[in-house]
Amino acid sequence: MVIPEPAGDLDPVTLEVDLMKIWKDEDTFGKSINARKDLESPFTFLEGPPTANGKPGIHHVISRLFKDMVCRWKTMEGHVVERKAGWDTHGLPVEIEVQKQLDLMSNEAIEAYGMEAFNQKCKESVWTYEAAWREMTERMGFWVDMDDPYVTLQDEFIESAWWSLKQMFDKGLLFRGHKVLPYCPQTGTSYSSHEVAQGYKEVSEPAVFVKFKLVDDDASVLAWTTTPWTLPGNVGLAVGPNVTYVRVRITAEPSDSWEGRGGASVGEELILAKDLMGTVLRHHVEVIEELEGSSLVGRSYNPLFPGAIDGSKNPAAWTIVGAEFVTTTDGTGVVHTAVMYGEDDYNLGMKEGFPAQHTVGIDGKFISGTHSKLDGRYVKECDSDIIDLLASQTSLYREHTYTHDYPHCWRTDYPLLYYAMDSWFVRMTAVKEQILQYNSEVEWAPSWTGEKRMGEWLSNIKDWAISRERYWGTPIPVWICPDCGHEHCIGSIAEMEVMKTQDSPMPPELHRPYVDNVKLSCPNNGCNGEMIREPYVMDCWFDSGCASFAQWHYPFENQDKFEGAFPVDYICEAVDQTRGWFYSLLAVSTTVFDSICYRRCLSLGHILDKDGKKMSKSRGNVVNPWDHFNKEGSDSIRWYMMTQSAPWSPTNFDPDGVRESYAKMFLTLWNVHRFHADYAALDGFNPEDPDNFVPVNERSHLDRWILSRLHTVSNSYHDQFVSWDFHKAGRDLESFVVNDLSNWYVRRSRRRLWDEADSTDKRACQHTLHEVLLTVCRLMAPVSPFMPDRIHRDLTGLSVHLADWPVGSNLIESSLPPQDWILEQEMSLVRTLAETGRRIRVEADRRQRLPCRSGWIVGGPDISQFHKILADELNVEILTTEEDLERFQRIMIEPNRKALGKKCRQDLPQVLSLLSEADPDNLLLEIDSGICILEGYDITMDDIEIKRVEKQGYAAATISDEQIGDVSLVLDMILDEELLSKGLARDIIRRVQAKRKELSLDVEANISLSVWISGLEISSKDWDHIQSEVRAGKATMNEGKPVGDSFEVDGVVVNFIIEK
RNA sequence: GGGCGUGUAGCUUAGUUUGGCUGGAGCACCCCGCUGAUAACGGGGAGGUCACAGGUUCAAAUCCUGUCAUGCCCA
Repeated sequence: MVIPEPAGDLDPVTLEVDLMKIWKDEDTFGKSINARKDLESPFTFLEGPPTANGKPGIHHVISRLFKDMVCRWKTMEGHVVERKAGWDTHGLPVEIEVQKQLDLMSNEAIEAYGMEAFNQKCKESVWTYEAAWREMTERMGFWVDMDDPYVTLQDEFIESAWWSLKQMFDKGLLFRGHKVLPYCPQTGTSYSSHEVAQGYKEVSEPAVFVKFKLVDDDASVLAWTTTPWTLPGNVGLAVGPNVTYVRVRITAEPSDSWEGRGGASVGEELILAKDLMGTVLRHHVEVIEELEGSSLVGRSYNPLFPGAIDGSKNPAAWTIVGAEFVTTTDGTGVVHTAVMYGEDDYNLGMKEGFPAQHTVGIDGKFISGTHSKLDGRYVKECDSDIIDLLASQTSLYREHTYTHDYPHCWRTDYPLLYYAMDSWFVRMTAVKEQILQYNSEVEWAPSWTGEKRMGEWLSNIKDWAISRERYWGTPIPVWICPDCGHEHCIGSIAEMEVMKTQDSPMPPELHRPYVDNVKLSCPNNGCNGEMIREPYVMDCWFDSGCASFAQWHYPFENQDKFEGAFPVDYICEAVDQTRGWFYSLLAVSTTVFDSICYRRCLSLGHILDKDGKKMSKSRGNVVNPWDHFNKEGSDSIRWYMMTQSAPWSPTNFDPDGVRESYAKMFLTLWNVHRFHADYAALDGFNPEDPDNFVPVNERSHLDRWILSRLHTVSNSYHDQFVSWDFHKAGRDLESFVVNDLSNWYVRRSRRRLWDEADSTDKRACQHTLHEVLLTVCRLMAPVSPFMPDRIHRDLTGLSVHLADWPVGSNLIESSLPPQDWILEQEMSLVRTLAETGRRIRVEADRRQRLPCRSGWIVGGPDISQFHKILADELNVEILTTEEDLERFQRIMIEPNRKALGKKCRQDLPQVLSLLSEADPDNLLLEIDSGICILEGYDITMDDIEIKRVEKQGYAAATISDEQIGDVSLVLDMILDEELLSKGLARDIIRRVQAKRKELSLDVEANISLSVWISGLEISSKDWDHIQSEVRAGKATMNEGKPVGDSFEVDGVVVNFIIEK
């Protein structure tokens, strides 16, 4: 038996912190999972692992909210929802953080410091903010198992990742190639685009126009480059197949204004794009021939640096090829191609079969054999010598200085080189059709993230470069035999143990440098080589892409757990993960399991500051969630985040919005609870006592109305959850709590609970409030888990998180009360009429407390069962239904523009004008008889709407509603002594009550009251009413000299004083 | 530079799919009312070039084209 305790004032922070302790002590989270085990219906969630080496911010709160909310909701529907936390612990950002800390600005420096020690530091650094994450997660009420998380640096996780890579290897999807990256030879590091963006600088560099002498032809093709150091690596020239080129002959020496080295002799022939002749050439020339780019394709030319590259196995070497990316916006319309030093170059080279050989070493210096004057020198120092060499072999047309933004190393300030790094790839292009198919099977919210953003990306899918020349990460488990070149991919620790050479120690953990020290015995027949591991680590996106199975150490353990939980039902991250985690999960599941990885994916919009700007440390506009945790509390933040905008829309975070959620939703809900709990405590109300129960059909209209509203709102709330419209669901429920429950039901029910005697009606009200509060709490619990739990516990002794979803599911029954649509409609009209009445009074200048003798309702459905309520709201003595409209009103005709517009089209303005001029009564008669024709158009009842306006002499207003038509409310404005007395009595009651409140008197307390009135005789009946309303045990009227507070209303002066 | 979002009152937003009555709310502001009803509630007011420019249409916040701003991803 649970009799509610009085609820007291609301302190959201204390309430929430206290609950956190209760949840911890009784393991409510664990219970909420275990309680659903016997239904055997899992709903699986996969946590996208955050990196713990950054501080959590408000934007992390929103994604954790939507994760938590759906999991809690599904739990309440009866599903078992296990939630394992995860941490992403590898990757470049970790290394950079540690490098900064230890001032290790190059790979050499890291290796000098020691890879083992460096990685140890990385491992520690990963946990820098773990405590902050834990505190935030707990404080916001995100239920996730942080005591047993998956961690990407654990051997178990790595072993699973190895296993999956081996699956790809066995399917022939793993291959070695090159990836062109911005690279700093000084630090030995390639950079991500983010780092590159930090280091753009404007520089002036030599650029050259170079003559490539054709084989079997006297002409040279002219090409342009801003990076002379790539010229020794030239293996091809690209022309635009549809670009027009010209072959020109030099006819005269240039003027004296020639600058720098190079030149051409009279009679020499050059080929370049027609459009660029004017900007490139400095000689007078004659055009010998115009030709399409496609006619140049296939021609051979002489290498500039013979011997620098071995082209003997590549027939395409030093030939002209066509490429769509060639334009005539700069250069000569001919693009010099050095396969290893540009992404376009590399892709073109692979397509055309150019030799993929370096002329530059990983140290940024020319490789021996490139040219005797260049070998072993840093490339950027050779620009001038290269130009000299070209000039001396008459390959240089001219040089100039070119100013542009070029990326530089943000650590060393040296220019970055675009450099083809050895790299391992997953052949995603081979599974393009499958991955497109699987993507289309995912339920995306919003749909365009999947169809457009992801779909577009997948339709241009490229092979996935998964290796990184780094230290801290999952080591690539591929070993190569130096003797026979055999490649082997290791798929488990056990396999490594079996294959390792006798002398190799088993690594203490699956990280560098330990794994590097493992050599394998080459399994190739007859080869006794010792295989060496490829010295790379994996892209950390690969790690997180393995989370669905690696979190369970599948397939080495937990087969049952994995198989029951794959594909996962739900994941949720911000939209920037589309090409990040959303992709890597799908890429891994497609290649390894030939399956989707997740059934539903919610991609969230970002949180911006209140001006719509990105939150960043440098702007100083980052919102600290604790500012709100410690003020309005987590419930309010969470509710605000859900209701503020659609989940996928970018949200401008407005701190005032959180305050508003608190003030409206939570304060209101709390006060409803308090109203119920206080009286329930006073009356010893026990909801479980069968003798006290009042069946719903025996309760008042008001009770049945709020219960029906509850049913309707619950259903639409649920439906909106299903269609991901959480924001709409929340707004509707908030409107229910504030408007329907607090502002109408509770306000109209106050008097019922004040009654000290036990009555069926009072108990009906208590049961109704009890039921409504419980259902509202259950609906709110997934979103804002604190206050609903507090209230639920106060009312039932049980946690709301162990309760069932009121709407029901395929596993559990609905617990919603009966619905009565007609009753809802009628009450809606009653409330509109109550508001209408107030508006009438304002317009007629009749104050609310002064009663009216009569009121009439004209039209609409029969709402006589609510006349008592309505009369009270309107403050009228007698409210009746009146049939005769004419008594108070005349009609007006309004056009239905939608119908008329379709019918009359361009004649609409004339028809509207005629309608407005016509006499309404006659017009209506004509329409009714079907003889109304305006501008040749037959006007029917569908084309118009009838409105009613009150005649003079009554204060009235008309409301229109599509369902019920027009309803008018008319108020009688006549005044008499009796009404004035009643009105004054009400004013006195109001003033006295305010005073009682001001004196903090107990609601129950009796007072003695003295009143002095001058200017009006108050009736004895009204005087009695005053005394009972304000609990005046003793009362005097006009005795002695007026003292105390005074006020004036309608020319009457009142004094009063109250004593305890 | 390309792809995908977003842009409505001082602020946060509904309406845009399917064109149609005076673009609807909340916060803040002003006036009034109500209240043993709370940071609450009711009525009224002020506040909108529906980002901008064209186009289609009898009619455009809504459909089309372009531009700008802003965010994400890619180059």
